[in-house]
Amino acid sequence: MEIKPTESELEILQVIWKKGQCTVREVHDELAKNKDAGYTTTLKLMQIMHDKGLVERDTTSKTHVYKALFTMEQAQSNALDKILSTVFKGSTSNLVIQALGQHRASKDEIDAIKNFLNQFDQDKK
Amino acid sequence: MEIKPTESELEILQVIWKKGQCTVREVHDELAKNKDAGYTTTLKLMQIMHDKGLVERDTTSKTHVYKALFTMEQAQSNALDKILSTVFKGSTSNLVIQALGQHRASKDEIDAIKNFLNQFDQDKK
DNA sequence: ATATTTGTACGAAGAAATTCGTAATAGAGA
DNA sequence: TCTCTATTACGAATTTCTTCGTACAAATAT
Repeated sequence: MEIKPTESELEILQVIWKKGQCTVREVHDELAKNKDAGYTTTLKLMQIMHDKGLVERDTTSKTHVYKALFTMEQAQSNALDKILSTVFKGSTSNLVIQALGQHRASKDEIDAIKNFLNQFDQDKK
Repeated sequence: MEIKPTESELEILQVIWKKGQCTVREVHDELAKNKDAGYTTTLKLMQIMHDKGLVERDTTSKTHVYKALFTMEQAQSNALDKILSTVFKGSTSNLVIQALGQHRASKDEIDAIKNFLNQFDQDKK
């Protein structure tokens, strides 16, 4: 199965991932903080996401409860694959260097990455 | 100005970046290797890209020559910003670690990254 | 000179994404 | 019970992306 949420769908998924599960109301209220769209718009999007198989929902009670059918990690992996092939010519190191260069990682972040790299090396040897 | 090429536009831009500048024919022939679309489709897309200000073109001779109006690095930076905010909660280190973990960098790539990190550290001190 | 090839312009159709209005209904509260 | 509110369902309008056919013009070849 292909995981390819649209821009708007990702906004919704972020809220669902954060809370674990959500009603349309919860998602909408969260989105409304930074964006301005009608309630039925959010509802419709979530219904479409359900049609597409991106989320599941519990319709036991009147107010439906939605859950994501894949993890944020899967979405991350997917997003990386996509930009690797479209703008990074498949080069992971380019991507990493670009990410570190442009987006000023903090010292903690750098340390985390170094640790990761060292562990990575050990696994290889 | 916002740089936000679509999927198809990025395919075209890749060819243009690679060659420096391109006619529609050159782009189309390149794309045709892996994809199957009509010549006028490519033409139309490139005209739209021109309308949007993604590319410029020299119309001196009958066959127009297109150039990108931004670099691949800018597109990379943009793509990173986007997925950082949509699926990585803004965490560069998460992104980097995810990229290195899932996409099996080669030893050379790892070394390149280590070098980069070391240099990075020195700059900070 | 005329025919053929190659290129651009442009309109339009189809598909996907986004938005919202309206209707129907279940449940809560008076 | 009756009314009001919150929620879902659904159709439709709008926008953006993608695709292609056709028309016309320029360059090339015969």
